[in-house]
Amino acid sequence: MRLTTKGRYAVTAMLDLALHEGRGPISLADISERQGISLSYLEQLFAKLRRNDLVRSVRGPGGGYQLSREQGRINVAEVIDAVNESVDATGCHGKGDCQSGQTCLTHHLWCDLSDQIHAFLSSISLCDLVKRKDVQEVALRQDRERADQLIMSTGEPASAERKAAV
Amino acid sequence: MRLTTKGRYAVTAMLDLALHEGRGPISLADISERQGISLSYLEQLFAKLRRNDLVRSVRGPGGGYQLSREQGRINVAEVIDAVNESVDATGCHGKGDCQSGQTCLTHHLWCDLSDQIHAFLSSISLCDLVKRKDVQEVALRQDRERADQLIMSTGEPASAERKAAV
DNA sequence: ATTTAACCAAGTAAAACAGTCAGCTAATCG
DNA sequence: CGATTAGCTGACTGTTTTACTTGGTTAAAT
Repeated sequence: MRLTTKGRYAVTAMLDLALHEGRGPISLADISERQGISLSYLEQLFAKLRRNDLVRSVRGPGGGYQLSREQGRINVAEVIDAVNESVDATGCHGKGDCQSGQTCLTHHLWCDLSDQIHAFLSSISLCDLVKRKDVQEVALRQDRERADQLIMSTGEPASAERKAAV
Repeated sequence: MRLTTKGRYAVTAMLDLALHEGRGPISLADISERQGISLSYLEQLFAKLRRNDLVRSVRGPGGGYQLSREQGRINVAEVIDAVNESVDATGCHGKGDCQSGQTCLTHHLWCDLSDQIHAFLSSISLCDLVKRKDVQEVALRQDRERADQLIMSTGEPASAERKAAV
């Protein structure tokens, strides 16, 4: 099993989408700046998220991505699965042919661990995360930083966007 | 976080040691054959296990490795930690400086997951595993296979070892 | 017609994984 | 004693994965 930046990025990006839902499609460029993730890397991750029917895309100006289901019906486990191909702790993908066709000494232990992790992660929906205090605090900080960035780069028109961010 | 062959091998080898405890030190060559793990790879893993004070070594003929504590006082989490440096799901090693010094959107989620996994794995001791029925069945099969191998390779003197294996 | 932003393919540096190879040292046994 | 056993060590190798870049194409809005 592996849980690396890839899976973490995917969940972070999906949560960003959930947090800013309602303002229409969110562009990957926005997510990239808010979350500090490379744009082209996000594109690769979202290709997989789209193939797994977790997001819908809108092309052209003003386009971006939207959750394909309501927040309460998307859990963390399926997001990680989508980019990482399974949160499985066994080496045999649960088949039990770990040691030349037979099951190895510790096979059942890894099965139990996999079940444990999967149960935990699939019990948490994006909606649950959005409601968490620590998430809301970070989101608020990020939105403020993003607004300041826009003021720095462009001269005045950022004030309109600042309002939108609040 | 990563849970790969490395950590699985380490736990499997430690469990093999626990299962055959009492017959004096167990050589890595024995573990290698029973568990189907490369001998020199085992040597690398056991160097780490020894540095982390999980096993003691005896050199010379009839030598091998022994658990450095009783089975009930060695848990799966510390074995994996020893070879893998931590069962941590965060990217910042729990520090919270994931996004350019600040905590990222999903930091607390990964902390929770790490806690969950660690709690599960550290609640299981080698003694617990030895007592499990599925473990005992696999161990019995492996001991029989090993005895048959010895009969195949040497001519007759294996019968003495066969007795020892039962 | 131009801009926006999704989409796609290929390539890359660095790391980790899984394992090999060669040689060393300490202990035992004949 | 000297041969054997088995732990110990370092360096090295092929492969895969990670995280990311480059350089495009296509669809939709202005």
